Amino acid sequence: MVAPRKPTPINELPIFQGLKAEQVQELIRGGIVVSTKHHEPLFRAGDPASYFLLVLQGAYKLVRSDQQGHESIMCFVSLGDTIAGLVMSRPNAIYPVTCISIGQSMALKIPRETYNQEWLSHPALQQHMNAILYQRMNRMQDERLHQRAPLQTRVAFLLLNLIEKYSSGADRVLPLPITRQEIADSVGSAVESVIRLMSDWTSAGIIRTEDRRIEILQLDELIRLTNDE
Amino acid sequence: MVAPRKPTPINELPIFQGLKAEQVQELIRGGIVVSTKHHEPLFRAGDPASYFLLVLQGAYKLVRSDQQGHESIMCFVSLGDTIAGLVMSRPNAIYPVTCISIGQSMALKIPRETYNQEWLSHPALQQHMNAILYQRMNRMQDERLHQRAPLQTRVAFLLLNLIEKYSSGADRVLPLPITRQEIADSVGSAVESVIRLMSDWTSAGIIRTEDRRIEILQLDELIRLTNDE
DNA sequence: CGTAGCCTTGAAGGTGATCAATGTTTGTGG
DNA sequence: CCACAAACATTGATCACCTTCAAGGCTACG
Repeated sequence: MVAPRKPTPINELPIFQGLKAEQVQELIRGGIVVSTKHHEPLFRAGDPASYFLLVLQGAYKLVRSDQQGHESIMCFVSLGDTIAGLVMSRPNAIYPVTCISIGQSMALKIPRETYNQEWLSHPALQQHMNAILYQRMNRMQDERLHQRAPLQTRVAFLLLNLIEKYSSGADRVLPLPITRQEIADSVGSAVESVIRLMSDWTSAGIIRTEDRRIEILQLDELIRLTNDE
Repeated sequence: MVAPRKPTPINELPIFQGLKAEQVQELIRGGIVVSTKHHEPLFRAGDPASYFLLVLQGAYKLVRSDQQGHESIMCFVSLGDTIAGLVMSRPNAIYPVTCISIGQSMALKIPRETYNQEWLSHPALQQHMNAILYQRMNRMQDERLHQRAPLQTRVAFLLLNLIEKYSSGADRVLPLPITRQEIADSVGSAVESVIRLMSDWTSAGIIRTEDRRIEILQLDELIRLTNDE
């Protein structure tokens, strides 16, 4: 396993840009830092939503599963992302999804009361949260738009999205280790189909995978697949 | 065509429950009531998002289309629903979807500035908007969960959702006239498939359709299809 | 009365699901 | 340190569901 990097200081997260240390202290009042192992759930769908969360290190996946046990991945979250903002202000808040750690990760649990009292009344934060929501909604709609497209289009789109979200420089390695199963769960297909597709891509020299790190070799080719007929 | 009913007075919309007439006046300052004919767009994806909208009568569909001209219906909205709340607070706001009238409809266009100044600072409204967002996000996730399910499951789920959303009493007629094409665009399939499915359901006595009004005869049967293997 | 929108039906064909079996790597406990 | 279990990757064969294409009918409306 890769040695975990040092956690980013909380004050330096983009969401707290331009705030003073004392203000940040107020915003995370009562907060607890938790560390989770690979596959460990941070919370489960149905649990009382007592905490708003901020990812400090690593990544998580937000999933739902149906009666047959198939998992659908709704969203990946990573450094600086927020979780469960929408559900906080609801009476009898219940998490609608299960949140599972990908690799060794860390998150800051902020009590619901702190969030409701401090965050909602803060215009800049409110706007920031709004922007995050807008982007997530947008992404879900984009994926919905591709629902009828062939599998390759959907997978290409997913990979491009994951890269773009954390494109620090021209980095062409996916920012988080991801299994074929998780890709399948994300685009709504079977593992075997994803494996066959990615094997083809590998032999065509479009991607390269090492363990669970996926590297894009021919970005333009993936983009072409996205716009495909 | 059915004769349009009288529009509900704006003050009586659920979203304004408990507010005084003067307060409501403030909230809709600069608002314009517009009437749209069947198929007429209220705004298009890409237009500058200058207005927040409130549906006063009839219904609209929010759609996106891909390169090949396939339309995906993201959401149906009806009496009392709000449109474009999330995009208002963004700099250079652009509508991400196209909004098309279903039948003769009416909406109240509220200037972006009014929304940003009045609505966001009002705790009760903020909470109400939050709830709407949460529900929509939830619904999108539910549909995502059913993505792998057979067509019949997805259509059954859609119909049940549409009924439930406006279940005034035990009404089993869909609250809005909807074509097979629109059902297909909603669940991400081809018209022909939807038609074949619904023909089967009709001969099985599960549903009945007259023009574009769909009536559910055997609700339990639809529910069973939703939970289907 | 012709066009446009909607519904219907049939035939053909493909994409991807499913099932089954096997290999590989990782992690864990004796 | 080895053995075993668990998670992940792979490959092949089969086939159902749904898409696509083509053609035609129905109704509403200008």
